[in-house]
Amino acid sequence: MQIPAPEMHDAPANTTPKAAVSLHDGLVTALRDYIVEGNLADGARIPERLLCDRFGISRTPLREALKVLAAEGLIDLLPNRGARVRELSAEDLRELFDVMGGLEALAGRLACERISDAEVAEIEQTHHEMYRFYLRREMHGYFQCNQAIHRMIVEAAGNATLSATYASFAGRIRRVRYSANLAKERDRWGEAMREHEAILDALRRRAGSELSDILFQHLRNKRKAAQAEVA
Amino acid sequence: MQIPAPEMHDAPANTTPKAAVSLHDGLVTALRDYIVEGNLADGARIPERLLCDRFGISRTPLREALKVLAAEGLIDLLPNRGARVRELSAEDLRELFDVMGGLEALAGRLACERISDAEVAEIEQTHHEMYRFYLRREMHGYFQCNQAIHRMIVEAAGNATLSATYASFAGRIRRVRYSANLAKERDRWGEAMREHEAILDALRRRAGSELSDILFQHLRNKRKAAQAEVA
DNA sequence: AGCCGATTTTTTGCATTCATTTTTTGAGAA
DNA sequence: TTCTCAAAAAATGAATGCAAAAAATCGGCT
Repeated sequence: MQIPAPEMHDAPANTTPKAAVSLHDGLVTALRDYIVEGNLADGARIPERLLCDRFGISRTPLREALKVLAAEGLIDLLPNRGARVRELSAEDLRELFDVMGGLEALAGRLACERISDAEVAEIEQTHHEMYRFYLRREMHGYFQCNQAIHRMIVEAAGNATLSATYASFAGRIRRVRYSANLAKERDRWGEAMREHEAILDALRRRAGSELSDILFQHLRNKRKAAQAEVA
Repeated sequence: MQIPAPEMHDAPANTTPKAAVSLHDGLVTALRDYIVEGNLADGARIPERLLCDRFGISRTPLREALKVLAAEGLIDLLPNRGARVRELSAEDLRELFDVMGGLEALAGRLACERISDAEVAEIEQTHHEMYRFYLRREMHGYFQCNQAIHRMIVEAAGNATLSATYASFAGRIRRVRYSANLAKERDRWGEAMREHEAILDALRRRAGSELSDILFQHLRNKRKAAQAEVA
């Protein structure tokens, strides 16, 4: 008797719109979301049985999913000792932010090579929308626009491999991004806005190398804010 | 990581697999090597049973390994239709080279922040060695040194996450690198040497942003050579 | 003869089972 | 009490078994 379907509660506006083509490819994304959303304690042991019950499947497909997530770096898989949610050390965070910075720098460089005026205009529009949120001190809307702009730049790079890699790393720090909230980010709102102005300016001029530098530095500054938050 | 040779039942001549970090995650690396080395026809269907016999294991661990490799992008996993070695289209190759370029650019930038004089000296030494191979037209030695330099820069970045990501992508294009040989690369030997001079110069001056640009462009040129090869 | 559809065979996906390994529990001694 | 050690319980890693889906084979038809 086959299982009807792993009851995956409809994810709330997940930023990864990857269509789960395969049914148990879907399990991987479901499990990933489950972990990213913080349903599992950090570093705690994850008994397979528990997750099996949770998702209504047997251990075989679950273990396959766990192996994949371990390869992604989201969890640790200790031999004979089960799976644990990977704890992100300060060092891990530093590394992840830098890699994200490198990927965004690349995205900016590539985007300058091929972005259309229409796409630039679209980003500009979102930028202005973000500015309005900034003026009104509306944190949430600002954050949404911010994310959208970065995503648009990555998409404008026209490199599916880059997009996938970027999404993967973004997922890994999303947990931290949410928990260590943006309280500190607030202190550098003005700075961040200026940086975004510079980003847009470089993008308009299709100054790839320059944009690359700006984006990396932008992420560096974000990193500093996030690190200050942790401490 | 040990290679579980095609027969792990009788473990007499098992030359100490050494404290393998994980037991049959070694299977993943073994399978990866098996594929990268081209033992499987491109795009050909891969019956699980065949690989099970080949590696002397049952289907369960094999399928786990396949899922991981599929997540890495090395193979395609069609629902109910088995695994296939992923064929790299020209588009895939373009994307991969650009991502590699972005990662190297990042590595260069980070390396400039923290590399020691001793490490620079080590790279310089390898560079000179490479130059001697270049003068003698010894392709193989040149290539080895080349690879070593790039690897040293990545390591000098001091970012384990970056190193792992870089290694993963390097693995994905290795197959192509081997097949589409460096015949064409020969034509731009002089150019490549000049680029490497510039890389070393920027590294000496710790000019991160500049080195970043040079490395990306360097990979771009490599890409052009590789693409010309395919055609 | 060639093409199409049904039946057989193979293969995949998942559940279940088995053997180790690890963890927990409990009894006894210092 | 607490420490140690052994036995029990549970969890993991891997093999096998079974139902569904694909592929292959064979028989029937135009």
